[in-house]
Amino acid sequence: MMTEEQMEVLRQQIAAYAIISDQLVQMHKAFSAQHTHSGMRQGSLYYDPWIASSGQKMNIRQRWSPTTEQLQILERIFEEDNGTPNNQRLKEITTELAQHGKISDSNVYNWFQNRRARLRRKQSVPEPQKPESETGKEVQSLKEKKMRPESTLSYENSAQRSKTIHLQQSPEISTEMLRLNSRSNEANPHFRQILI
Amino acid sequence: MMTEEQMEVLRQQIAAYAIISDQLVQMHKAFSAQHTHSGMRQGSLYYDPWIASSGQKMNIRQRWSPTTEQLQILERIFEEDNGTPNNQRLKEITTELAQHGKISDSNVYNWFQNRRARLRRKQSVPEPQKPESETGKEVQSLKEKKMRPESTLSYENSAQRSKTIHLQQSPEISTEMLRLNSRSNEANPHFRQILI
DNA sequence: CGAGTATGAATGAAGG
DNA sequence: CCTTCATTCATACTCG
Repeated sequence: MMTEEQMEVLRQQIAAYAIISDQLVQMHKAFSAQHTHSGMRQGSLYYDPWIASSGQKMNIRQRWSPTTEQLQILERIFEEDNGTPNNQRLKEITTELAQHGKISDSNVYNWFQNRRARLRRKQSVPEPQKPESETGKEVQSLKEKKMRPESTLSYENSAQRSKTIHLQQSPEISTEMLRLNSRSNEANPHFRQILI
Repeated sequence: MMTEEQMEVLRQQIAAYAIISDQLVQMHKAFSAQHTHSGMRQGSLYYDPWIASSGQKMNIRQRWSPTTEQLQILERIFEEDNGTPNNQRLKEITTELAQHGKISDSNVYNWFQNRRARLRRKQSVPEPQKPESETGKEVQSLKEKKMRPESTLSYENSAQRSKTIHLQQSPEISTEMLRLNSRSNEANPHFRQILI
């Protein structure tokens, strides 16, 4: 297992990489923004058909996807608040995120819902330390799904620690990297539905 | 302390970011190496001028792949149980499969998830209509897709293929990055999964 | 070797 | 909250 110290290091490392890649994506977006005209780019990276001339077309993309900024903010809030936002809070968050792209509160709601659920799922499997010693011992029956080891969390509260990493990364990154792909390329978080 | 699962999550995150960052660096190098290139082919997805000629490289990002035995077992179970394994069952299966190779329950979980999904898709679309206009950016108004019919037509039209990058990362990271993660090198598992 | 396909994994959303 | 689905991404694998 790891020491708390090592954990901390890992966290920092992640944060560092996260920031870097985020900047990368930012650059990508900036770059693509100033090139929306020239040449055809056969819808690969991001096609933006939603600005379709015919009024309000914007279809095709049906599922919301957070922009990088939004994701960042969401993650931050998730850590800070460390819990389910109530309606009030939810709307605040939505409002804030709306500045960075189209979004609705149900998106935010779902996001938190999923975020929590998946975190829980991951951490709810205390894996035995010796992988191959014997297979039979792995009892671990959580079958009593009624009982959720809610109190067993450790990841979250350790993450609550200050995340100030203060790093500034290299400003000079070529435009080449802009081709870097990632989900975050979805500079266009378009959605369609509203639900409720 | 952390569970093995949590560790796994961390590893995944690190690996993910590490890859992106690596690519970033690689691209940067490639770019600065021959920057005289003026005609930007912004449309084209990518190309990979950075062939890692270096011999050794850490194998980041290896994805699990079932061995033959595992696959057989999985298929058998899939038929027999004919449904979604609950957590209990999932662990049993994982345990069994672990005898034939490295595996984690999330692998199993995903496998069933995908298996079901793909089976479903196959069934619901017996005859896929082929996209005749290859370049046509057909609108394909699926507005009615809003409601979820049991027969979700979703054929694999090859448009919107991935904007892949396909590159192998190299072990070394730019000096910028070294600054960032310098103190964690020893503890750093750059691995998403360390199987094989 | 490079394009196309199979498939493991991630994630937004729906329903209960 | 929990489970499951649909969809998409990324990668390994295969074939021309």
